[in-house]
Amino acid sequence: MTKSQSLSKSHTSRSRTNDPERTMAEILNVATKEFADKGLAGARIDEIADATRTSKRMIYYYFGSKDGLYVAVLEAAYGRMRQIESNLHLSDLEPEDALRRLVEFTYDHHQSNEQFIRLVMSENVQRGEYLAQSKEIQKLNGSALQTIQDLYTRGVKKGVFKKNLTPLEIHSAISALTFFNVSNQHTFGLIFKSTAPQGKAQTLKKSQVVDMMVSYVCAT
Amino acid sequence: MTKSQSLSKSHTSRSRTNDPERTMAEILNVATKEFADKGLAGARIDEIADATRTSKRMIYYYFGSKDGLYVAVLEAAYGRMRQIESNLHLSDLEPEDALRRLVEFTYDHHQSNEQFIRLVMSENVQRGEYLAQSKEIQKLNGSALQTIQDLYTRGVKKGVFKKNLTPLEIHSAISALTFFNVSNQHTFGLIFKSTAPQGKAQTLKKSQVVDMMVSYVCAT
DNA sequence: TTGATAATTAACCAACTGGTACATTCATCA
DNA sequence: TGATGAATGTACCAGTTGGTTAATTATCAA
Repeated sequence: MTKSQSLSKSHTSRSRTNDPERTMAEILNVATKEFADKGLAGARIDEIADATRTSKRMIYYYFGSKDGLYVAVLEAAYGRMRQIESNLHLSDLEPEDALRRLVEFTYDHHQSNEQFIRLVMSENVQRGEYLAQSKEIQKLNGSALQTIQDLYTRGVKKGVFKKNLTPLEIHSAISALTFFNVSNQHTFGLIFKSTAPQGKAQTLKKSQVVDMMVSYVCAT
Repeated sequence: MTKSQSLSKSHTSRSRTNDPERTMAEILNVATKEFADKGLAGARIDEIADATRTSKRMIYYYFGSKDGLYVAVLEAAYGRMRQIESNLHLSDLEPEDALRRLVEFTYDHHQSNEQFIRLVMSENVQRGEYLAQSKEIQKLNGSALQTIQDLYTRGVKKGVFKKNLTPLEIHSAISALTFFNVSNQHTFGLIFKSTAPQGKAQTLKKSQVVDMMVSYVCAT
């Protein structure tokens, strides 16, 4: 309330600012929260609009429909994800350290991006129907697997990694172990609450996930 | 159209059969499919009613509200789950074999009960808000952990299992590795489809999950 | 300055959706 | 057999919700 205009909401033909980029960005931002919070079916266009400085009409102006907005939200979220992932520098490290680092990073990353995880959950409830509509997203498959491929090949050459694993399999295992803890925390917490007194309802701690992956990938 | 009464829909006071149990069971059955398919917010009471031999009125008569029906569906699904789980006989097997058996069972079980998995996903999207309402379900926490506890203690005593693991941690890891494959199959399949040509989009095969758990739990 | 187009607002709407009122029929037991 | 409560069907409703219509204002190139 510091210096905001005192008549921001009075509607006797106040002056208006056109700022399409800000409008779009704000809609996308609010919609991301809403869809992550309630899922596609549970989210309400009116609530999204109300949480915005602009109106419902603008949502349809820029995104066409509720579904269109949802797809845009998915695209933006996955895009952000890819960008963050690409910032790791694993080629400097020894294979085993690189693996550790990768798992730790993924763990922390999932832990601190619940919003993204909830969007992915929601989209899986819809059977990937909307992600499939996005042409943008189909491109970003390779990068994560390529990183693992490099790391793994180095480890095998060096003799410290088990042979005959696929990058996809390794990635899949890491994802499963780190994703599940966030995605299923609520039902898991409820069912095992009496037996799981440790703080923050975190059942699989980071070091355990790392150990698991290391003991699986490393040669015995 | 074979032998169904030609006036099945004519409403000039046709005879009626009262069968409350069958009515309730059918509602619960259809509702389970619908909620698993669309989630709580996406499911439609009218559609559930239409897929039933009875009417919408009966849903409210027996279950009070949409939420009430949803909770009943959750309870029934979890109940069924517990019953199936309790049918394993692991105490006859050597610890390592018992672990293998448990992981295989859980894997198959999740793989063939997508409906249950989708309900759990949906409930996690709701942050466990409805599962928390069920007093029934809170009871069934112990059994799964007790099974693992027994198995693990035997393994440690025998010297084949690593020390200082908790049953919850083991259960959590097994769940994560088996659940994720089903729950996230769609987004995962979309993003890695070009690189994952194997059939049924199954990224983590059963034997790999078993190996992973064994290599983690067993002493080196 | 002007005129065309892009951005924005406010009011409106038809369809949907969870839920209910009310009348009616079945089952059971005295 | 009759009456009482449980079970059921039909029609209906009010609030919600995604989406739209039409008019208005900003912006900027010519």
